[in-house]
Amino acid sequence: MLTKRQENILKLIVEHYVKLAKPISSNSICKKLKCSSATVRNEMAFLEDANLLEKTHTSSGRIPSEKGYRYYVDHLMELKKMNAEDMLKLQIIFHNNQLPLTDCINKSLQVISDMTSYATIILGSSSHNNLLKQIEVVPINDSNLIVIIVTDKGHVQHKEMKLDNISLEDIKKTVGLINNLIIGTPIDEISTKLEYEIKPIIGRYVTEHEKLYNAFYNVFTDFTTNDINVVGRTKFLEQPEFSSVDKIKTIFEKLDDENVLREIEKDDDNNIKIYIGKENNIDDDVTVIKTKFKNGHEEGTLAIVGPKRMDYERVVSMLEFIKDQVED
Amino acid sequence: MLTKRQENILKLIVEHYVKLAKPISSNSICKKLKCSSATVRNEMAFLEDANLLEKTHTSSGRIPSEKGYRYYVDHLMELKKMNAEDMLKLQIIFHNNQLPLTDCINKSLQVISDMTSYATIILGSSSHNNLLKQIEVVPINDSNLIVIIVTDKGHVQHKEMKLDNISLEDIKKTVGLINNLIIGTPIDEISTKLEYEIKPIIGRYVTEHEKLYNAFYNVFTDFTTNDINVVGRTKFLEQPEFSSVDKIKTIFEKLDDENVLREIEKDDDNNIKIYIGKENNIDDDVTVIKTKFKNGHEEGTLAIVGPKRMDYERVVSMLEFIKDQVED
DNA sequence: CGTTAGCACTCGTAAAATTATAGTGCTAGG
DNA sequence: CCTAGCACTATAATTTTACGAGTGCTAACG
Repeated sequence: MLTKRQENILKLIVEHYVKLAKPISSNSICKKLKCSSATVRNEMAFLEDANLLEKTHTSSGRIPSEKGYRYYVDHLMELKKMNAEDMLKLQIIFHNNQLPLTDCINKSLQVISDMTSYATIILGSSSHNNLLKQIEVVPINDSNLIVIIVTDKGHVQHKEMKLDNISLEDIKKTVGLINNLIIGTPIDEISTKLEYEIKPIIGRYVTEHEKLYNAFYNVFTDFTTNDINVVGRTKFLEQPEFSSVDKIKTIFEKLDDENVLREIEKDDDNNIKIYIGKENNIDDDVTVIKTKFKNGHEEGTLAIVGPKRMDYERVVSMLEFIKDQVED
Repeated sequence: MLTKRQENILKLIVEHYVKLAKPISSNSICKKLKCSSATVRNEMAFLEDANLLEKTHTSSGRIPSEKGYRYYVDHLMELKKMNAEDMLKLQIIFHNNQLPLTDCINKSLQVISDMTSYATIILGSSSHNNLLKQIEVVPINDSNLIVIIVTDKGHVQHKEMKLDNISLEDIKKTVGLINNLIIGTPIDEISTKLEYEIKPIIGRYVTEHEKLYNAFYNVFTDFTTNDINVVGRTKFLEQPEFSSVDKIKTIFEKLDDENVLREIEKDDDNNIKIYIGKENNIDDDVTVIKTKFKNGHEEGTLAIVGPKRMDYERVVSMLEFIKDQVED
């Protein structure tokens, strides 16, 4: 259990370190507290024993440990309102009611990335549990046409299809059949449904059924949900803790890896959650702050990724604001 | 004018440097030539006077200058066939005829990036001179619908539209009007045509015409052609010339800047073109090799971006292969 | 006359030595 | 319990030294 003063010192150290990225000395702390540097040193030694602080070398100042950040986040951080400037910039985006929600979200995360110098991630709701809403087919020329698939939650995906020597009529018949028979099917189940329910029927009504069936089968199995957006990767290059090219490389590779990013949305908690260092799967030296949002048919996950030495209060207040705006 | 031997030495130096990224000594060259290191040194001095070579310091070996690369590319490079391994990997992609062209291109540039450790860029044909082919509207729920726009060249774009208190019937009427009146209009001219030709007519037939008109107007003016794909940015992190975080940052910022990338496709030449260092607008330390491709309704630009110290022969042969595959 | 052996010279890199300094830990006295 | 004071330590910055890779030039050679 920490005393009030110990908590105070920890808080000051975290906040100092967030700003300066340099080990904090007892001297710089004692100025803000009415006690001597020696006293602070004693307390620091205590906090280090409790694994809340670390030294970079024997005679250096202290930096927060992972556990230290955790303690800060859990007990010391104050959840205040956003500062006026941040507020202004974000409000503008949402108060322009013309924009559809997705655009607002994208824009605001872009803005947040620019303001904070952290990277942001937007994970659209994975469409795997979406239901098929409608299929449209637009012929482009003699041998190519565009198949457009729309889901009940508004996801749209299109795919080019190559169809030599197949009459437009046959295609339209097939689309008609699909629209009649498998609307409302979950995206994931379409392939099987296509095979067992549609294939036999197409055979009866359509002449070139083999080719056509294959073409549509491909269209659906390729239904990837490419709705991940990582904004401001380059911001990492501005942070002193990522000044080594190797470090940058490992982080960028994670940010390019869909599987890693999808992991972020696995947690079902709807509140804002913070994953510090080893708690996330991107890198031991970063923190991920995420929240889910849900609004009518739109849902997804927002995340901000930066150094562990992150301005937690600011980021949390921003995420909270956006979540609130989106959800009403 | 260079002698045969001078050209030989320049060629060897470029190719050596491409492999090793270290200044080349007279010794390492004379082994491959039947003459002494002193002779090579004399020739090197000559090539340096001609601004084809540079020294990193007074007593270092030589590296090619920008002009040196240019000379190599213009006069010394041999345009041979791809090596067997490269060939194999790329052929697989194109010989699977099932895949639509765009997928083949994307995949092959991904593969090239992995094989060469350079970044690749795919610039889809800017859709600005496409013609409107068709509009589809899919209602998602009471207040939202998806507008899908398809152009004659197969570009698809969709946009969510928020429409409270407007009947589906009115929407369908409007879409009908648009489909009847402005099909075939170049994308760029749609906004004006919408204003002067459609607006008055909608007014006559549709009750909530003001709101509806505005909604559609927004959809069209936002028609951005987001068909730029940069693959393998992180490959830069593997190249020794980009070991400084600052350098990386400036390059990544350029690669994220649509305007910079669009510049690449401005050149109308259909052949493979090489822009070394200052000749391109990405960075003095990179080379861009690009080609346009055209195939029926698909067209665009492919580019490979890497250090000036690039394996020119290999990259050119790969690009040539892809261009050929795409164009038939 | 082009080529080459030989040698002095240069510069960069790496390791070792030096200095300065910012910070700690601990002790002893208030 | 707090704090002044001092010995101690690691780093960072600078200098020193040593070495080697590579050049340029000269003079001799075929």
